[in-house]
Amino acid sequence: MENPTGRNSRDAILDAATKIAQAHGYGGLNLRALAEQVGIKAASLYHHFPSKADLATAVARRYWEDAAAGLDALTSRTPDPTERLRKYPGTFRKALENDNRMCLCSFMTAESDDLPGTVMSEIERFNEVNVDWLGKTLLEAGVVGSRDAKKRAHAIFAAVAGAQLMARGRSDIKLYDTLIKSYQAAGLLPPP
Amino acid sequence: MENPTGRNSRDAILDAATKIAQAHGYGGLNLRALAEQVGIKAASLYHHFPSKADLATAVARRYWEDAAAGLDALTSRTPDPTERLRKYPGTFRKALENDNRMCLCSFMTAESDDLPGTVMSEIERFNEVNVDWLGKTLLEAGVVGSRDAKKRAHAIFAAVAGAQLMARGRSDIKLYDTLIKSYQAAGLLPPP
DNA sequence: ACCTGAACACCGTTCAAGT
DNA sequence: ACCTGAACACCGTTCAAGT
Repeated sequence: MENPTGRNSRDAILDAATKIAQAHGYGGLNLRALAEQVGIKAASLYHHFPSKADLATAVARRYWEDAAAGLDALTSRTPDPTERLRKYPGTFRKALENDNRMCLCSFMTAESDDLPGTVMSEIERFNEVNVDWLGKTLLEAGVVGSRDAKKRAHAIFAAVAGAQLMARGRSDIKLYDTLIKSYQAAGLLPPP
Repeated sequence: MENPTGRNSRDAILDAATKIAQAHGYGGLNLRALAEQVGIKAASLYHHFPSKADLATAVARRYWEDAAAGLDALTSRTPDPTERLRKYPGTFRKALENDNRMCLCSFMTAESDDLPGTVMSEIERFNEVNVDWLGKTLLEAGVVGSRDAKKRAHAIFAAVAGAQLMARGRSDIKLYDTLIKSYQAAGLLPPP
C-alpha cells in the first residue's frame, strides 16, 4: 500500500476546508489560504476538485454524512428516546467547543443566495437528517403525536441552530448552555 | 435648501448597503456593485465613508436604531404586553417579506470572525435592544419572574433568529410562520 | 498522478486629477 | 464638495509546463 494511513490529500483538503467554512462560510473560504494550510499551492487544489463549488459540495456532503452517523450512534448508545432528546443539543455544542466554530450548514444557509445549487442541496440534506431524526425521536418519546412531530422537530432544530449562532457571536459557550436550559424550561425540549 | 427631500446620497448608500448586506453579509457586500446601484463609482464611496468597515458600522448602527424605534412604536401601539409578545415575531418576518432577506445582524453574527470590531459592537447593540425589550415585556406580561426574564428573552430571540434563518434557506415564509406557531405550542412564546 | 508559475478578470483601497 | 480613472495587492480560476 502506498498510503497505509488511508488519509490521502483529498481528505486533508476536506478536513481543512470544513474547519475554514465553519468559521468563515463559503464566501470566506479562501483557496490560497486553504492550499497553504494543506501544504500545496492553490492551483494544485484543482487537481483534486474541479472547482470551489465542487470542493464545497464534497465538504457539505461529508458533513451531513458524519452528522447522520453521529445521530445513529447516539440512538444506539442511548435507548431512552427522551434521554436522546436531552443529548441532542450536545451535537451542536461540539462546533462551539472546537474554537468557537459553528455549523457549516447554518452559515451556508445564511449565504444561500450566493451558494452553488449543488452545495445548497447538501445543506438541505443536513437539515433533513436532523429534522427526521428529531421527529422520529419525539414520536418515540411520546412528546408529541404524529401530527405535530415534524413541526416540533423543525422548531427544535431552528432554535438550537439559533442558540449556536448567538453563542458563537459572543464567543460564549456558557450562553449556549443557558439557552438550551431555557428551551427546556419553556417546554420546547424535555426537561432534565 | 439644496436638498429639500432630506435624502442625501449618504442615505442612499446606506439604504442600498443594508439591503445587500441582508442578503449577502459583510463579506458579500461588493463595493463596486453597491456603487453601481447608487449610480456612482466605487472610488466615490470613499468620499462618504472612509472604508468598508466604517460604512458597515454606519449601516449596523442605523439598523439597530430603526429596530429600537420599531419596538418602541410596537409598545405604544399595543398596550397589552402579552399581545406585544405575540406580535414580536412579526418584526423578524419583515425581512423575509422583503425578497427573502434576513436580519443583517444574524448574518453578521455568523461572520463574526471576519468582522471589524466597530461593526461587531453595533451588532451586539442590536441583540441588546431586542433582548432588553423582550425581557421587559415578558416581565410586564407576567410570563416569567424577574429571575428568568433575561434568560427567556435570550431564548426567544435566538429561536426567532433561527426560524428566520431556516425559512430564508428554503425561501419559504410559511415555514417561518409554522415555526413560530410551534414555539407558541411548545410554550416558548405565549399562545394566540 | 500530482504539482507549479504565470496569467486572467475580479475584489477593496488609494490617490492624483478633475469639476 | 463630490466624482473619476488608473493603479495596487488580493481573490477564483485556467493552463501550459514541469516531475
